[in-house]
Amino acid sequence: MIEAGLKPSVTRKSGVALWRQIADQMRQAIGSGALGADGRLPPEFTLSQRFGVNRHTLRSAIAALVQEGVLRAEQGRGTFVESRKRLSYPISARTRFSTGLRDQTRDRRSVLLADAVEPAGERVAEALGLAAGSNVIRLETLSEADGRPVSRATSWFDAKRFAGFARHYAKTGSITASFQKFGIDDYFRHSTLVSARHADAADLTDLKLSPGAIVLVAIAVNVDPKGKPIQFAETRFAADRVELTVSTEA
Amino acid sequence: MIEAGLKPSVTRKSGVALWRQIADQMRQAIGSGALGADGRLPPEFTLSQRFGVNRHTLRSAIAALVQEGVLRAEQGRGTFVESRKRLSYPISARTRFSTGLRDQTRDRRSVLLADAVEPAGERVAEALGLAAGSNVIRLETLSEADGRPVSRATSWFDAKRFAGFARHYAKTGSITASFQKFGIDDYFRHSTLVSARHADAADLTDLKLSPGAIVLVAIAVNVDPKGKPIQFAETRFAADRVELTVSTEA
DNA sequence: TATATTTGTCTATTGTTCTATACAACTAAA
DNA sequence: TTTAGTTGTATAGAACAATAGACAAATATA
Repeated sequence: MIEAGLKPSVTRKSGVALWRQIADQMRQAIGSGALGADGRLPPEFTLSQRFGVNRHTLRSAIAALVQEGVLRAEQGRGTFVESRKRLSYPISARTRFSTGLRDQTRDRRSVLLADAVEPAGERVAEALGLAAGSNVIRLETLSEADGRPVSRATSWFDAKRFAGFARHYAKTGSITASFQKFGIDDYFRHSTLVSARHADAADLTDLKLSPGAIVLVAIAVNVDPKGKPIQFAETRFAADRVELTVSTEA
Repeated sequence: MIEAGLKPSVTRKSGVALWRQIADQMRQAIGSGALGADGRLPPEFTLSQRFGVNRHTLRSAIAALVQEGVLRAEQGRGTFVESRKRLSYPISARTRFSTGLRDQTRDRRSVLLADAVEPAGERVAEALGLAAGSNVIRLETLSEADGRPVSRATSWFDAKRFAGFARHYAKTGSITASFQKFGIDDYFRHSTLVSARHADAADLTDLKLSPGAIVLVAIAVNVDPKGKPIQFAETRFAADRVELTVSTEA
């Protein structure tokens, strides 16, 4: 919410533990400044009464947020806000990872986790405009900003046209730079499908998230200046660290 | 995932009950056609092994989805898919609620839950280009498709320019139609900020979600043909029923 | 230094979730 | 009619979540 002042409420017997519901609400309230605006949280007992639960239950919620790096607890002093601001990731015709975040972070880095050549699945083949079963290159990559994982992507490329793409990417850590090796000086974001879901086990480890965390999923097609698809990608963003900006200027 | 023939994975000790995690994943998989594409689910025992849990745990997940109306179980026969579709909500310069979903649903409806005139908060004032503290109209609306809640929006309008907007909206259930009453025959989506979070208590009830559910949050500014902001809105979409499509054609 | 405030740890009890096993009830097909 | 396959029900124990009360340890302040 925008105006939101903390309106704490939890649901019992819902399949979601109270401490997790509370942790989720607190993370949100902290992000919007409704809680701990002065950098310090109210005492545990006060908060536990506000949420209508036992102090221990509230402590579990705090423990989870400490684990995430959102809070820091100091015995005898209190509990303090550690959190950092959410990054804003722009989606437009000229979407690129590094340039979009240029003004928001000091240090950006992309790492190649794995790569493979494999026959294209139905959906990949269709998106890239290839015959079903054609060979494609699959890249598993992780992007970090200021030392924190931001996104985890799986990309596919035509194996014939872009043979050796993984090698270039491993060296440069940049999709844009790798495309240039193949004579593509410019490319465009054709379409993006945005959804959200709970992070799966693999994303939890790669993005260093805690269970129950949310990922924003962007499924995108990039095309060369002639309009031919050159990259199909599914990117998972840690929803508590990133938001997507869509500019639709005419 | 994309190729996904369902990559089931559950996290233990996460504060989210296994049956709820499984229900969430199954709802998603059903929506994307990765599960029950033929209208029928694999037997409970098979599914329970796929998720690595006891059959009873899986049955709890199915029970939740039956309760939601996603599945229907028949003793001796099997479990069947009742409603499959996930709506795709387009975001572009000409984003409108009803037209975007025209081909995907039979029945669309928007309801005015509440309205008020109030001084603009900092963020609202800035977005609408008004002086801080100017009066604005706030609309709380709920949109449904085929009888199921799809999105829950909070919108703000300049109270001076759009006096009586709520009355028009209550009658027509359409933002577009209401704008026409004020001589605005066309308008454009200027920018959209997309994020995701756990649904808060209010959204849970309005969108009929279960605790721990995810909402896609779109914060948008609409402008008139002259480029002047006329509407600032925060819309929460049920992430298991909706995905957003961003087309960025040049 | 004393006192109040705050976070950290411990033990115990109760309710919910998950597992395990067995069997009943219903359906479809041999 | 028999058999195999499926969903539905029952019971019991193990693991986890939540409550409760008491006290220790650290910090800030009078």
